[in-house]
Amino acid sequence: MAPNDAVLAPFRKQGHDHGKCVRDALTAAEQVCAREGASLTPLRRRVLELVWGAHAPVRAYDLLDTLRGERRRAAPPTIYRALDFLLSVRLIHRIESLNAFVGCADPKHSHGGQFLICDGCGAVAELDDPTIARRVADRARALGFTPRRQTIEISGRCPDCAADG
Amino acid sequence: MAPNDAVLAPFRKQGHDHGKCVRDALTAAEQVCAREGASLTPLRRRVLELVWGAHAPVRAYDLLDTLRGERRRAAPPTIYRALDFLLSVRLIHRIESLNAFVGCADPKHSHGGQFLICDGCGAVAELDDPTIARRVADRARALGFTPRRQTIEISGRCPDCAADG
DNA sequence: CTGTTTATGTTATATTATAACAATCTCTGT
DNA sequence: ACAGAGATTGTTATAATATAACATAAACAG
Repeated sequence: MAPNDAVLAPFRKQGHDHGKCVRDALTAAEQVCAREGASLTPLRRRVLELVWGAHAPVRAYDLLDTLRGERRRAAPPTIYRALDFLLSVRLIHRIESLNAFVGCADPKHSHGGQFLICDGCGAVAELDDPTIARRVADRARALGFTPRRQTIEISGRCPDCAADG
Repeated sequence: MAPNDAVLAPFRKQGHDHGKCVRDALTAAEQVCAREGASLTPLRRRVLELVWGAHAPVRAYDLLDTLRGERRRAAPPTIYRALDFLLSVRLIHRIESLNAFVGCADPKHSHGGQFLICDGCGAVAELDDPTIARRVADRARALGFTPRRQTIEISGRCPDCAADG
């Protein structure tokens, strides 16, 4: 097994500096958008902040509820457009098995991402193990298939929840 | 790369004997249910037949529309319950990235399954490469995570569609 | 044949997502 | 500054996916 540099975002300890995670993510986002000529408007920036705020996958309508507290005219398209933008510049990932969204732990480098999702507490860890990604892609190509996007999501129990039922 | 015994269901050629696929699947389903003491009622059997009928992922409401032609009182719960049953005995898989369902190519053996999904024609191939499954599970366990279920879906272009845009 | 469990019917509603068009903002060239 | 073009957001409506809750009926165990 390769070393753990494949771990982009581990499960977080209870008392980690959450605010710092969010600030770092926003700083990285500014840089990514500047580099790509994408426009990180206040709305988009705020939605990204809300996504990171949870440090777990967040559903679109939960974001919408929060956003409505501060922006009365927010409607579903408001959120979905912001999410679409953030997906397009890869600042967030969509967790297909939850219909929810998480901040991308390493937006500066393109990657598919592999997600460990805890059934107990909802926490998510993001991996990027190139061995897995490559093996999957090789398998696909061996069948004449041209891979474009990988969705790899593992549900189970995080270390903290493994002890419980 | 290991040989192709990891391929449970390849992409199908145009003129393959589709009816035989469906009949074989229903036969296998009878056996699996008999073995597990699960009750494959006419309704559940019919829904499984409809899922296999398409030989591609089918959405719940498409199944419902079809079913309504022959069973007037069918409603969303009718379909969702049948699908839940079929999932529980692993006769079908849910494709998370499409909100759709496909017949399981090898219901007699428990497996997570890896899916190649063509953006062009919607066809799906099902793999079960133990190397991938094991590597993913090992990675998870190395982080103290207890894996329960793997969702691995690769979208791209099947051999027939790769030539096109 | 009777109570219990399993399966299905039925109505209503929750959740997730997009279509379509209007208004506003931003940026560019002049 | 101003006009035009393109991008972003507002607004209303609705589509698509899924489940809750309770009623009825079928299967089957004692």
